[in-house]
Amino acid sequence: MLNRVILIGRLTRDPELRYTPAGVAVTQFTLAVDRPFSNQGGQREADFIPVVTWRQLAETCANYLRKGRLAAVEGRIQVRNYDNNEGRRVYVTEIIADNVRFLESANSANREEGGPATGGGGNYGGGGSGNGGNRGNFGGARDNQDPFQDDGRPIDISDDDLPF
Amino acid sequence: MLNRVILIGRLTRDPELRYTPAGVAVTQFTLAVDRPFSNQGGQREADFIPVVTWRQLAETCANYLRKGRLAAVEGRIQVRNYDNNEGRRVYVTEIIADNVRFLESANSANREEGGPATGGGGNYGGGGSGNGGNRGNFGGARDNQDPFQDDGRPIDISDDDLPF
Amino acid sequence: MLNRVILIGRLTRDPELRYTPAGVAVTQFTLAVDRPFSNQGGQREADFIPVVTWRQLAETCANYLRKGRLAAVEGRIQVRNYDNNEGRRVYVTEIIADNVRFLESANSANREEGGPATGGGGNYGGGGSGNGGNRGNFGGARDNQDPFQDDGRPIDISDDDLPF
Amino acid sequence: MLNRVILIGRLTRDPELRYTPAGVAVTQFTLAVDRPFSNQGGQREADFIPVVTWRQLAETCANYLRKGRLAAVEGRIQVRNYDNNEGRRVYVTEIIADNVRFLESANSANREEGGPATGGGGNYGGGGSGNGGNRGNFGGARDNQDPFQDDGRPIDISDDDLPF
DNA sequence: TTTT
DNA sequence: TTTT
Repeated sequence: MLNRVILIGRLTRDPELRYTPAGVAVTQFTLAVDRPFSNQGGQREADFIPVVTWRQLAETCANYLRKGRLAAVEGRIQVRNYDNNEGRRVYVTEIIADNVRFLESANSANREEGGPATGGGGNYGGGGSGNGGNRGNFGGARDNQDPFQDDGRPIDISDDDLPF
Repeated sequence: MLNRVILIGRLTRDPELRYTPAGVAVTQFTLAVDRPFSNQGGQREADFIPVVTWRQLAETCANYLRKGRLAAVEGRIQVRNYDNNEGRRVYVTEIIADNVRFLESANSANREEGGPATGGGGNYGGGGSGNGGNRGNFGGARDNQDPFQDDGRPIDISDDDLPF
Repeated sequence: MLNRVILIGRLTRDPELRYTPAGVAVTQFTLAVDRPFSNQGGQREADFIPVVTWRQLAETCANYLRKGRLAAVEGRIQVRNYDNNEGRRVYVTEIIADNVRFLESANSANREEGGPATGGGGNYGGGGSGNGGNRGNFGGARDNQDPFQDDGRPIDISDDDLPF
Repeated sequence: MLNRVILIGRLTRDPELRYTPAGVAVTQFTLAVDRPFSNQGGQREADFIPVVTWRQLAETCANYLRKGRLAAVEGRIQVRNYDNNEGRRVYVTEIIADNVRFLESANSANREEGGPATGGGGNYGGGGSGNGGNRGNFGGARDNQDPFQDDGRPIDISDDDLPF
């Protein structure tokens, strides 16, 4: 009925931009969010929280975010589940972001910086990529029970349609 | 660095109150939170989000919350992971709540209501329960790689200490 | 850069629905939000927080909310200011809501209930109402330095255009 | 019943640290938070939102925050009111913060920086300051109807006790 | 000016 | 699998 999340953390890797078969941009990245206390060993741990953005926001995140950068994310928690190929139900929890703030620009973050990051598949080019290799589903999903979803709404695409 | 979640939803089951070997109360329940849109089939889906509370708040939740009741939860996202007995890393995402509001009292919610709900094990009583049966770990965890954690900080307990 | 507020509280009065000269619906109400502690006299105080909604949400709030009802509000803080007729700058702080949840329906809240509540002026009918009476500005504003604002963006209307 | 605010913005001035007569640290500053849209003239406006912190957090804010720095603030909205010396009731809305994150360190923010900022009065030293001058009440309050409050709970102090 |  |  109400579902709101606000996070501030650092990207663990460059964001990955992909496109659905319908051409909708989707970017995934993970935020490392330090916990507000130390563990028994006196060390600060972090939560690694997957974030998904769609459409224009996805393009912008892919263009401006990089590994190590600080970002604020606003969105909602989404829990997907699917049965993996051992017949076990797997739950994937992600933040579907509707607002992302870049808290460090390229010059304020003094790290090695490449050009815009794109996911392996890049812009949708179709082509029967077969079933080998990493098909790039989020959250470690290995199976086609876990298709891309448009803004959280499932979209009906076959495995062959996938751009990765 | 900042990690804040606010949810309003309904409990999918009665809350489960347990105690760590050190006697710390911990209550787990799942909130069903309706999504703010319909899926392609025109149906409203929900996210099922696991919530964990500790200490006094755990006791209060166990006493006042029941299946079907509406509640507001404030807390932070925590992502735990452990390796299951097939050698696969499993991620468990939960809300560690520090504030819970009961939005329906027993009389305003007209459902069948039992007495206070307690988890199978109840107050820690020791007893070598072996390794059979449901050991009650959260998030569908089946294995002892996923011990209880005190307020998110790992606590060092052996399997035999577990009250379930 | 980021501005997010979530409140749960009760309406201190029926909501007031009005229309801008351009016909845009705007509803104002105040939430009483109990503080999470007692004051020195051992009494629970509340904050009285003004909320503004626009367009469709304004209509829905006017239709479904009533004095005493419990509601959850999501939005952003907006601070307006104007100079009153004593030359003093007055600050008005309101929540511009983009999401309102009705946590009590008409039957779960057992209070005297009238029909849909409308502000004094109702649907915009023009008419030179002069300067007598309650001109209905929010936040106690008395002067025309405080015109209605569309979604927070100022709109250019003269005093004579005001429907109240 | 629930009252949560999260802001990211920049300080409009150096923070002001003061002490209550009981020696409790309290720091006030204002965040400029850009609105997520442009006004009719195509310009981005900002909301100027007063923030209050107490105790250890107050000391830390006074030590590490400066004019122009970016900060994230988590807290609750508090609405105080008092009658000014023209017999008019004045409402003061502030964020009582329980969590502040410094999103820019002294070296990442390239601005003129002085030493730690202290409010005019500094550490409470008594001294009959009479009633002349700026007594430093928050939110433009001019009168002693607006005493400091400890964590939002009113504290019983006379005007003469005030350190400013 | 305030809600349960 | 993880960020500063």
